Amino acid sequence: MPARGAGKSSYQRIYEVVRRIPRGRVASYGEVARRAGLPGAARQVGYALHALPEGSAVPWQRVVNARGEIPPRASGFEGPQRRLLEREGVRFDARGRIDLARYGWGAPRARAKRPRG
DNA sequence: GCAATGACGCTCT
DNA sequence: CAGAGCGCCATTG
Repeated sequence: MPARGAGKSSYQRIYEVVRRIPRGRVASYGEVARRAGLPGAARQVGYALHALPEGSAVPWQRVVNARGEIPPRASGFEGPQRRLLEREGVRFDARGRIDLARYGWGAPRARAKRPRG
């Protein structure tokens, strides 16, 4: 429940940010937390997503850890998540990692046509 | 209000 | 890049 009463709950803020993640790209928990106005609360991001139902319109699959991997703690959804990301065109490394420099939210690829070089 | 939990991040080695 | 340890903040009981 909202302990801040600033309007929506922190979770709601997190969901809003996650939904803003472009398709075919991924964002780290810290990235989402920061964008949600909770710098340092990366844990809550994962915790919030953990409370997400299946029918949720929040693309939680686009949220990964700062290393571009699916949290090893995620025993149970590391499967579906990877599958969903692959469906969006996200490529995984041989070790199950994602190149944040390529698919990361805010990656150079996201820039509108090469800024210059 | 206090103590415990948690889909993590950063620093040092 | 990989491994181990501490800190961070919000939710839950």
